[in-house]
Amino acid sequence: MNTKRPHRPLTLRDVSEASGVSEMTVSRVLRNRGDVSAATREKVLTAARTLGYVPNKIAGGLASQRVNLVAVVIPSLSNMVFPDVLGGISAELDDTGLQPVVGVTNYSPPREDTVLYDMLSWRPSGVILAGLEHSKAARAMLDHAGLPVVEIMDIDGEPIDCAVGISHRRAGAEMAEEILNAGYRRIGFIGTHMPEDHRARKRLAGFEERLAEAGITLAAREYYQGNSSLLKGRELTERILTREPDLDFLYYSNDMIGSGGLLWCMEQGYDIPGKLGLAGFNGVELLDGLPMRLTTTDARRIDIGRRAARIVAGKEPPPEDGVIALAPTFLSGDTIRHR
Amino acid sequence: MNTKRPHRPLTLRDVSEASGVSEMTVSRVLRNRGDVSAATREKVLTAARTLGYVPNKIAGGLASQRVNLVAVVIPSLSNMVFPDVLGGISAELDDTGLQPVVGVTNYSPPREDTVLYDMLSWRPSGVILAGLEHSKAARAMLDHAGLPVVEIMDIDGEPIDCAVGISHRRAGAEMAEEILNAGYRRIGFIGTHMPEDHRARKRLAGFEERLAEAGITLAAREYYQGNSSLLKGRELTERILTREPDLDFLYYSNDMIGSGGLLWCMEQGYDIPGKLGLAGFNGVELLDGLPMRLTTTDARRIDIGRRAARIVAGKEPPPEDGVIALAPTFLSGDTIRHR
DNA sequence: CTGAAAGCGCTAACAT
DNA sequence: ATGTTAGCGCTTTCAG
Repeated sequence: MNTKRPHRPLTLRDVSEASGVSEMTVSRVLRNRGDVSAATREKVLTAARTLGYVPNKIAGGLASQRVNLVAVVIPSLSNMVFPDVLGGISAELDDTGLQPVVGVTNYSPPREDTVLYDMLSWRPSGVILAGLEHSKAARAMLDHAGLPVVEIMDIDGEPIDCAVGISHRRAGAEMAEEILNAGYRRIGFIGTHMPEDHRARKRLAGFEERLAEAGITLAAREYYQGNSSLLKGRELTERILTREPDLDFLYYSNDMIGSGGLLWCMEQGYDIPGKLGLAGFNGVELLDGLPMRLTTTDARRIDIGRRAARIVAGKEPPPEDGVIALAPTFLSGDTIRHR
Repeated sequence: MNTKRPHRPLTLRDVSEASGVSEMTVSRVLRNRGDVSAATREKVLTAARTLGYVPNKIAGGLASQRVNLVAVVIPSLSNMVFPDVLGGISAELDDTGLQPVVGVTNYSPPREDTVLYDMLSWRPSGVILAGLEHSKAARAMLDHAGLPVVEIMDIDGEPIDCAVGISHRRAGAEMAEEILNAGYRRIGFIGTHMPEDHRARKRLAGFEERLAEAGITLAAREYYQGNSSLLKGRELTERILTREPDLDFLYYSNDMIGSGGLLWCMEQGYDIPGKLGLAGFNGVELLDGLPMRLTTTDARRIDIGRRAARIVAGKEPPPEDGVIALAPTFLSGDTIRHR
């Protein structure tokens, strides 16, 4: 493969020689820097184009000590939630000359360390990373890197530099509040068994706290391993309702399993939201097309991406106290009683 | 922000001074290259760790003329299909020291050119990009780059270097075959209106060709703009069936709108697959959790990602004729009659 | 096994 | 408006 295309990568010097203009001026033209006469500009551009020159950012970055990359470190891509965050980030970065580069940790702290290390070794202009919980090593790296760090999604904790997100405790508490107000009392929880999913943990903590204030404890809980899928939602819903048939509400740790549960319950003929209420978390687009609208909380994913990107890009000053708190938004849907 | 953390990024020289070992030897230790005595090795490693040194790959890449990056250029992330491809790629790249870097084109050729240009300017070790249709400029860039190029997803066309994918014409034709064999005759098609989605176009072409061989033409078609979602699937299904109530099969250009259509039809009480059959394309995980299993074609996304990565990584020689053709796999599901 | 010298391709800073 | 010089931080190459 590729043996018939033995082209040596072109350099500035090649363009310089082809156009009869000094390397420095060629460089200026290619970066739109400094004043260059229209005539030489044309010569250079033509030469570059006909040769098919592509600048070498490795060399450029080393010389200028600046790299137009923003490292984005997230736990997962299959989650349906991170593409939205990324969307917000790219949209906001689009006119800044900065480029997002994505690293995925799979919710593994050692993997996060590796990914961070690798990304920092490219000397990016900034870092956006999910969550507030990081290894000592990771914090050390970020401290030494001397670049803007924005932690996203979560604000319940101490940011390294600054954080943009929602309070998951609050999201959980507010959902509990709504459920209690609607009159449900025998409440079950279905969530992933991931010690490293701190946001899910905090949501549940906030949820249970609010229940406790009303003198209520979770009547049942069910955990699963691996990816969230409709199928998992079905299976766990069946399991929890078989075990505890008199539950009147199920709180799911995300919309995907919540949707699976909703579909299963509808097939079984449960009276929703009359006898059984359901709620998820995230506010994903999928919910728009289901037979009933699952009650959920909008996690403000796109806004989070945008604000984080704005800060890294310097479009917006970092917050005084280091925290931008967005409000999780309750979406009542059809699967909770309206009073 | 960040004013309290003014650390200058550390260099090899810092580690060298801290450990009393020459820069060259430090470099050897940090890269596990050449023989270094266990003693000096320890000294260096300790120094590097306590300082919190992170190597500068910009400088390293410039000096060594090698960069352990693989550029991956895909049309979309929200498509639910590309995360799978990426999964295959990362899995296979994991033990090679190569890192995928993703660029997204949004199905826009000019945008593809820009993304490619930007990625090539980092001088990656290889390029994996979706599709066989590229601008003249893009082809020129790739020719001059002098690195392995693997075009993925599609094999109906002329690869620049080599291609890994399925024949979408064949996938469409095979689905047509199954539908005809099952006895359906009044067939409608619902797809996205995207001139740049060449694979969807080829699938439909293969589909219609096979129908034509049986003397049948599409009885109706409906196109939509924008993202595929359950909701769009519902709306378009309602529209096409209102317009042409006597259709007995709907072929969707992907599983997401197919699923939306399926849910809508079930709610309306259509006799599926008796009076109305449905099929999508891709074979996404979502289908596992729906009330009925949508008939579809497995597009072999993960395999495609793996094979492409293997070639770029040099784990597998590029195919003689430049093409690795995987077989699209028919998944019969519940929404087509079994004979 | 370790070190010294040269230079990767580009740009900052200073000429002119 | 354009050119010259030096060097970014690392690795290659060659000597010990």
